[in-house]
Amino acid sequence: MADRVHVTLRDVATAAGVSLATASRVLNGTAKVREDLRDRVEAAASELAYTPNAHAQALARASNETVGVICHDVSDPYFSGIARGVMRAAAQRDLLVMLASTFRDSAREVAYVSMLRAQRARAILLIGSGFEDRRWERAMDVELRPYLNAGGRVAVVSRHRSLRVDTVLPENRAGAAALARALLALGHRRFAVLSGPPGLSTVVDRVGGFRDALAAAGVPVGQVVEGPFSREGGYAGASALLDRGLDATCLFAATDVMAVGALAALRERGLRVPDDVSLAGFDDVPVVRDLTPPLTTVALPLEEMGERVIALALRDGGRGRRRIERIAGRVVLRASTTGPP
Amino acid sequence: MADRVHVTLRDVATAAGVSLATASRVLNGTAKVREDLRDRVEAAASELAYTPNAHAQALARASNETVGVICHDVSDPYFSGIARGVMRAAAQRDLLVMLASTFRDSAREVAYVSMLRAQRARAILLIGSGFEDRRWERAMDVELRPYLNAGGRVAVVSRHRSLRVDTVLPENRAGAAALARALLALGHRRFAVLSGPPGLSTVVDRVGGFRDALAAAGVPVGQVVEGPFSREGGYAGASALLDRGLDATCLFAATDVMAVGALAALRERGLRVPDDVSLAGFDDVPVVRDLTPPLTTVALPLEEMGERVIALALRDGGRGRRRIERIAGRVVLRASTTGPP
DNA sequence: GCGCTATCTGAAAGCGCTTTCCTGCGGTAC
DNA sequence: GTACCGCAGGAAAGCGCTTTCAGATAGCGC
Repeated sequence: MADRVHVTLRDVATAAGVSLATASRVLNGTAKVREDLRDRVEAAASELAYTPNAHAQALARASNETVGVICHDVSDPYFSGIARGVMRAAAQRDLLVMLASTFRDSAREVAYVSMLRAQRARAILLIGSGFEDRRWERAMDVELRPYLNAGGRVAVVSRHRSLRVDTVLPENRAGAAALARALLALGHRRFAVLSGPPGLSTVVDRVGGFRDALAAAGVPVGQVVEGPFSREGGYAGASALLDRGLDATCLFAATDVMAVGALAALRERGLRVPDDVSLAGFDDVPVVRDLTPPLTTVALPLEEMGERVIALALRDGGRGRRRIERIAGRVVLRASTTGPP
Repeated sequence: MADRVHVTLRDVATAAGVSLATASRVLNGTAKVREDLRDRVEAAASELAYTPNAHAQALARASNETVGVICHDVSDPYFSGIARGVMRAAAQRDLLVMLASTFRDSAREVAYVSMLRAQRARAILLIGSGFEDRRWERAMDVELRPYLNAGGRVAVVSRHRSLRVDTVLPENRAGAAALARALLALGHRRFAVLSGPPGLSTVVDRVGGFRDALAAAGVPVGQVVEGPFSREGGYAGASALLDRGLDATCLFAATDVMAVGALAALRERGLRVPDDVSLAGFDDVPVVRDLTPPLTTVALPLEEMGERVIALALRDGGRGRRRIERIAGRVVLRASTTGPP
């Protein structure tokens, strides 16, 4: 076996005693080929362990079988849940997924889009919030526009503003409002909110929806602290609240991951959940039902969202107006919430 | 702007009034080019929003800047922790990561290796246990051997047997033994074990190490149940144990994820951890410190393992003997374990 | 047996790039 | 002024494949 060198279609054709064209036709099934030739080609291919060079194919066919996915952090359960759905759907379509983590660095996100563009990925999917950065927005536009013009597909999930592309969007506002109403129904009247990075549409909608529902009931939203969408963010936010004196019977965290951090902070300070204070999150990432107490939250079908976003990107008609698919959230009351003390 | 068509290097060269070769040289910095020409090329490239076709480059250069990663499930925190490390390291090297999930289907794993081979990925990284399947092993060998012969790099992490390639390997045996000794020191003498799928090296080593350490202290390992490496597996295993009457003061689950399921089952049956029974896991995935009680476990540096495996694959000298990098685990005693009741 | 058509096969062009080879230029030494 | 050298830039080959186009072969009706 030749070392350091790949078997090419030419090798297969030679071994089978046919032309390159015939070998290609056999292996792709693109045209009828006499049976004995076909057999010889197939035998030679498997004998030589031939694998077509995907780059050569992509070049010749001017298309390829990959999609790119960009998220902030694969090990955040919100993203990995969605990514799982994307991968499942991609597998069904025989697409290869290139997954990149930005680690919340906007420059890196732009760089990845550029790389995926270079790869001529069939579609580029962006998972999770964008950046509040004018420069980023321009840079992104510079990358995305030519890609779209060249027939590339772009879709985003759980990201709303700034990029005018097809979108899968959780109904954050309605979900948060429904959660607020459920919490009001439990009797709470004094709330505190652990909000995410200001300006992100997810934050604006969740906190806004929560606030609106309270307002509709004549209840003012109380203390609000902002912090990153992470366990540490939730921990720090809850700690800050506690430091300045928590004046609420119920705490709403904008994401489950933040709620996990908040729970830890609460517990460290000796507050019992839900006896002293109720706690609710948003997303229903898998871990929250294993917390003690299990977390009340707004459940989002993460995997389905992933499947939807890739389907949306690949579906025809992309050059028309922007399509938005809305995903409803479902309030799940668990033991982390109860009536006020 | 031309629609449906990509800007090529030829377009840039024409716009700049230079030859293809010169444009290539400027954009790659591979040779000295007169300053005014260089400026013109750069201006034209950015004017046209040119992005090189990675496939054409890969073809012409006979190499490319991607690595493939195959794991069982991105949304399992063990894998996503490792994947995070891989991505961080890949980003530093300007490599694009193609990540595939097998969903524990061995045929799909083989298919992915084939696709990554077709992509001429610089390296293929396999995360997590292999399959106990003779057919799979042969199929894998058929794919991997030509890839290696052609200069491809393959490395695995947390997988030991059957594939004789470079490996990053947690010291499962030693870690489990150390954990067992710590548990013995707490006073436990009756243990039950939640084991994983039989035959997997990870299982063999963890359960074996645990058992050996007990044996060294003259303590027999008690009940053992097997199940898949998942929350459901842990839940079912613990339930089975409870059904047949749990005869142990301490339960050891082969992975943290299983321990999470076990904890839920235990609690559902009214058993308190650690008062009625102590519980320990393995891996130290992020969530376990947020459980109540926080889980005693053997901590593995997941992200570092990811960084190590990609470094190992890309490091030269791969054609020599198989290299194995061992990763030590560290026993972390948390509140889920205490002395026997 | 001849001419025509319907199939199948092979030659060759071309996808977009890199890289080798070669030409032409300016500069230096004599 | 001539011969030589070094260097920058262009022409062209080639990476491995797909696909068009044309040629060859077989099959059919007369």
